[in-house]
Amino acid sequence: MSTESLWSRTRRAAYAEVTEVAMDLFLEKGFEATTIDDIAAAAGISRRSFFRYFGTKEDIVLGHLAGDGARAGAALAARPAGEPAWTALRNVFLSIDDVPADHERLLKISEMMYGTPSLRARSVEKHLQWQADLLPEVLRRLPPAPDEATAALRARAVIASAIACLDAAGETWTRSRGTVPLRDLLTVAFDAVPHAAG
Amino acid sequence: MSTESLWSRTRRAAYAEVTEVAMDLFLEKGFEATTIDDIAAAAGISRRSFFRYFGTKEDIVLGHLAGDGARAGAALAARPAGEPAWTALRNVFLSIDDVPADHERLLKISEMMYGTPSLRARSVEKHLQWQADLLPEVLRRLPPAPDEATAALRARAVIASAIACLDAAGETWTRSRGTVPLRDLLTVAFDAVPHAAG
DNA sequence: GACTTCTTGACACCGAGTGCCAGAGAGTCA
DNA sequence: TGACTCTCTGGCACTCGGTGTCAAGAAGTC
Repeated sequence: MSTESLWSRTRRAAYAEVTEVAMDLFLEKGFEATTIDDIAAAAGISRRSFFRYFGTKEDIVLGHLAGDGARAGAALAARPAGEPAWTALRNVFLSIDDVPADHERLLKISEMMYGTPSLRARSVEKHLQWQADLLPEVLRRLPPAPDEATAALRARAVIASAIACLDAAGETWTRSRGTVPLRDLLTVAFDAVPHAAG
Repeated sequence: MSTESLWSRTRRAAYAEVTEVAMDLFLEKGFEATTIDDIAAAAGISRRSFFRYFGTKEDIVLGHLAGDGARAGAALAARPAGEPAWTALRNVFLSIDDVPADHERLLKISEMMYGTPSLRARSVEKHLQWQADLLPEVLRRLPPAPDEATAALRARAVIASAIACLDAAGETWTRSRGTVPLRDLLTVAFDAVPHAAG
């Protein structure tokens, strides 16, 4: 039997169902054209209850991103010890691509994310959390710094740049309608930055 | 005499006055605690007119950022031809620091920007415009690419990473309450990324 | 002084998000 | 079985950001 309480299970089920219903509406009508009332009505819950499941409308789409930071942190810790920070980050992001999924749906979701300002803005916020999740492991892989503050700034700059490369590759992948493998684009993006320093 | 029409001049004056009144309110009460009605009342205009001057509340604070992208693009074009893209971008951002300003007020504004999610999100949107403004000049300074799409992705990755470094340095500067010169932090951030590639 | 043009303010409206409160369901104990 | 408690739910009213509309007014032109 599960150790999870009945409350928790039903809540998770409801959460998943609302997410699915809402995503279908988003992909059909567009994110901004879909109101909370639409979602609540389609999911059979009240408007007020919707806001108990999701803090904001954007969280429906970006909810999964919250946990991705911690997962990326764990994946980073699992990389070989000698691997430099930049390479390790690239390899961690490359491993995202290993998870197979509904290609067409993923593409549509990506197009929605890159085409909706409020979604893009919120995803940046989530990426700020990633920074915190990845910080300790990146610190370990960076050359020693004269002081703590310098080390932290270096790590932040490296992580933020890596996420920027991930974003650039993801946008290019989306705009190419998935014709080019994300792996290749990620490699190009991650290689470009050190080479640009001349 | 000025070639600018009377309307254009009065509008610019009103724009500047509303901005100043609003910024004072923001710094006094906080960004989110200040409503549009507060600003309109303090500026002596109607709520409706406010939205004719500024599309959103965030634009009051971030309005100047819109033109900064084009200015950075011009500054980048003025850098020596042989300078690599990453170095040139760093030097352009370093030159921002040359403009002297009210230090204490700038710090307060920075604290507000980094401490207010909606402002931070909007500033990222403005930075997307920077990417477009900087793209052609960065393309010129990057090594030749096998094809157009690869060149564009490389340039985007480099620019996005540079802006990420600028942001990381800016946040560190703000959190240190301006005790460390931004120049130094920018240098540390920009040097860290190529070095992290090992 | 009449006419056009642009701006302003007022009103109504929409959608996101929050506080509050009463009521319904489920678990517990007698 | 009934009473008690705890949590979740739904409804209501409200705030706030943002938009469409429209009539009235100021500025420039003939």
